[in-house]
This record gives sequence, structure tokens and C-alpha cells, in this order.
Amino acid sequence: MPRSHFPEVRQLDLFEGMQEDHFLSLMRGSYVQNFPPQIELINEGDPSDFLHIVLSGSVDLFSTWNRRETSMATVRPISTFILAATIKDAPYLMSARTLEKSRIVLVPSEDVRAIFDIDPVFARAIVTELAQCYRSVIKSTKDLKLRSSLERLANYLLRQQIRADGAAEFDLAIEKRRLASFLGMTPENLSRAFKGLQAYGVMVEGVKVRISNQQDLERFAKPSPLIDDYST
Amino acid sequence: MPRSHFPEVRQLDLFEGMQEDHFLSLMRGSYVQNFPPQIELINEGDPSDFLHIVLSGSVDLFSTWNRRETSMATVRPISTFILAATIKDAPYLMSARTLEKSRIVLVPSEDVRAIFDIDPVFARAIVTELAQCYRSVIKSTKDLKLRSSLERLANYLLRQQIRADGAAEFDLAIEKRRLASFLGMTPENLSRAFKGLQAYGVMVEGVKVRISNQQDLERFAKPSPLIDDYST
DNA sequence: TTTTAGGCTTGATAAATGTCAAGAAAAAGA
DNA sequence: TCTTTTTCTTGACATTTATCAAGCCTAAAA
Repeated sequence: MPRSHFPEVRQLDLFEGMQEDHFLSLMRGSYVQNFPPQIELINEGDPSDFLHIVLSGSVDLFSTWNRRETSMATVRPISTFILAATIKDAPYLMSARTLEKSRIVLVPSEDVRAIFDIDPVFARAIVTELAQCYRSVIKSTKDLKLRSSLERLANYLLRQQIRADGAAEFDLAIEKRRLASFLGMTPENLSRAFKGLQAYGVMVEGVKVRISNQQDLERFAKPSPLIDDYST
Repeated sequence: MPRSHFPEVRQLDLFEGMQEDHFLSLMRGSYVQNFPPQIELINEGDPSDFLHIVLSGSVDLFSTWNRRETSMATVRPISTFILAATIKDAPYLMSARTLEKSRIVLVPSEDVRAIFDIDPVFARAIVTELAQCYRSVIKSTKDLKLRSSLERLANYLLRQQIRADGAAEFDLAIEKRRLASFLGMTPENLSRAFKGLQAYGVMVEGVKVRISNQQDLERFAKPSPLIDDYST
């Protein structure tokens, strides 16, 4: 892998603080690849040969069963995915495809496991990252089981708003059809849900979302840090 | 904590192989408590002061939001719960209550974190356990998003059957109302779902389940290792 | 044993969500 | 720029799931 990418990878929580020669040894075995949009990087069930890091672009993690498909998460720079499969040396549970032109680092899984065993700082970082991922999925399960689709959408919008530094107007970060899938509903249903939120002061036009009545929306959505705060 | 419990705790994957004095140091700070049924051990949102280990009995992990409640998992001996909160030193995301008379070990979270930093074998075990938990939740999310309630029930029964060594007849391990909540449906709906599975050779009487036509049920349920095999 | 409480089941009905089909809008490609 | 393709939206309708109310069954308590 070209040294020019080292700094941006190094600054990831996962690699920060680890011993320099361990980091270099990881990078030596890795390589960077550019992928066009809509390329399937991973097929669920495959052996987990690499830890993946998104440097630019974005990647959709999704799963299929019985000819149905659901979007599980979107990975944006700079972060890793399928850490758990790498650690357990078990098959991937999700498939991954690029959403746009993306630059991806592939780190051989056995190298990750080897360095884990000899670098306590790296080990600590991996555990923290895994715990974080685990908690995120738990939150998402609570979201799915405890809320209706309208409530899920309302809270999703409030979360996106926070990512947009609280602005009353912001753009949707993903296609509506994939948002629908992510929220566990059909695109048709999402369309209707957006209309349903008009009653709470939400206006949508294309990718533009405007929250004109913050209080109303929050009173309806009832966001909770134990579901919606992905940072803890 | 009384030494008599050491061996059963020691044999947990989490503690096996770690240095003896580290294990002893963990146990010295821990204590065992007996709880009657229906005691709330943990309230979601509380700070995660202890890693919990179930020695006997069983514990329900559940979550609430907006006066709704959902069962997330049942913990049975001998295993730990809320490892992720302990590691991240973050608030519990789920509440826990005893389902029956239960004996629980409480290990102070800071001790766990301290030993993690100095015992690589223990660190490895924690990571493996966390990765396992993460993957289980991912599977459960796929189950929820990709399957109808009838399909979830069918696959749940097939998983329980495997736990019963493949016997055609076995007992449900949990109350139906909690099974319903776990599967993300109402008790009424679960009753109807059991009836719906009669068409595929499932007979239910009280807690007794009989699968009289294995093939039929499997053809309907379409179990997949990437959703239903909790061991990988 | 009888009583009582809680869980389970059933039917009727309502609400939520999905499906299908068609047209509108937007994006991608020529 | 003009096509072509895909996504988005809308309406009509079907299916799934929830809610409410009542009765039944089981098991614990008196």
C-alpha cells in the first residue's frame, strides 16, 4: 500500500496509539483499491479474509434471505467494517457493495489477529470499536422493535439533523429507496411516512428536508439517548 | 465471593486460560447474590458498574420506550451479560430482570477493564465474546427485517429443536408471552402463528411442541446458518 | 379444596404495512 | 441536448399485525 495513505488510516481510532512498527507491518500487507459504484465487495457467507477500511466514497452493508434484501448500514469514510468477522475468523454475515466510486483498504485478517495478540493498545482499540458496534446494533434493534415506521423515520430525521449540526434544513445522505430498506419499510411506505410527518412540521422536496417545527417533531418522535445517540 | 463458585466461573470461555492470579484478583472483588424471581437487576440508562454472570436461574434482558417494552434476550447459566457496557464504561442499553430464583455473580467493571489491560489471554477472550455477541445481534436483526412473524416463529422452533438435540418433541424454554415479545409480536399473534404452523406439521400443547413433519417445516422456514446458527 | 390471578386463546375489528400498477420526476447515458 | 432508465410518488387494494373484549385454562394462594 502506498505510504501516502498511511496518515489518514493512522488517525483512525482503531490504529491511533499502537506501536509504529506494528502499524507499518499491518500496512505492508495491505493494499488499496479503487472501485466503481455498485460493485459487490463482499458476499455474505464468504470467509472473512480482509478487514476493510473505507477511505473515500461509501459502502452499503446489506443482507439477503429468500429473495428479500435489507440494508443494514452505510459505511462512510473513514471507518472500518466487518471487524467482528475478522476477529472471529468466521464468515461475513452481511454483503457489501460500493454506492459510489470508492477507495478501500484491505487489511489481511490474519495480520489483524496477529498484531492484536502482541499490541495491547491495538487490542484495546479493537475491543472499544467492537463494543461500539455491538451497542449500535442493539440500539437499532430497539428502534425496530419498539417503534412504528413513522416513529423510526421521525427519529432518523432528528439524528440526521444533529449530524448536520442542528440545522433546520439539510439533505438526506442516502437514496430514499435505501433509506426505506434501512428503516425496515417499503419505498412506497416511506413516501407516505414523509407525508405523515407533514403534520409535525416536516417538509421534504427531493433530498432537501426542512424541520419547521422542531418541538412538534420531537414531541412526536420522543428521541432517547439509549436508542438514538450513536456516540455512546 | 466464596471460593466454591470459582471452578464454575473459571470454566467460562471468558476466564479460561487467563493467568490464575488475575482471575483470583477479579474474583476477590466480586460477590455472589441470590435473587428471587421478577427482580429488576439493571435499569437501562444506569451506569455499568458490574459485569454480571448468571450461575443459576435465568435472566431476561429487555428494553422499554414510550411505555412499550420488548424482550431482547434470555440469559441462561453459565454466561455473562452486558459485557459491552462494562468495556465502554457506558450506560446499560438494556434492563435485566430475573425470571426465576437466580444466583448472579457481580464483577466490578473497573476490575474487568484493569485486568483486560494486563492479561492478553483475557483480552483475547473478551474480544471473542464481544464479536460473538455482535454477530448474534446482527443475526437477530436480519431475522426481524427479512422474515414475517410466522417465519420467525418457524425458525425459532427449528433452533430450539436443535438445542434439544434434534428431538421431534421438546418443551418451550420460555413463557409464550415473552417468546412473543422476543419474536417481535403480540401474544395474540403468537397464538395464531402456532395455529398457522399446524399446516406445516407443528403441534403445540401447553409448553410441548411436536414437529411431525420436519421436511415441511424446514421447507417453509428456510433456515440459514447466516441467521440461525448462533454458534458461529 | 376452592378461590383467585395471570397467562393463553379466540373472535371481531382496526390499524399498519405491503403489493401492484401507473404516471411523474429525476438522474444517467447517448 | 434528447433519450432512456431508474427512482419516486400516488391510488387502489391485499395482507399482516395489533387491539379490544371475552372466555378458558392453569397454577398458585387461601
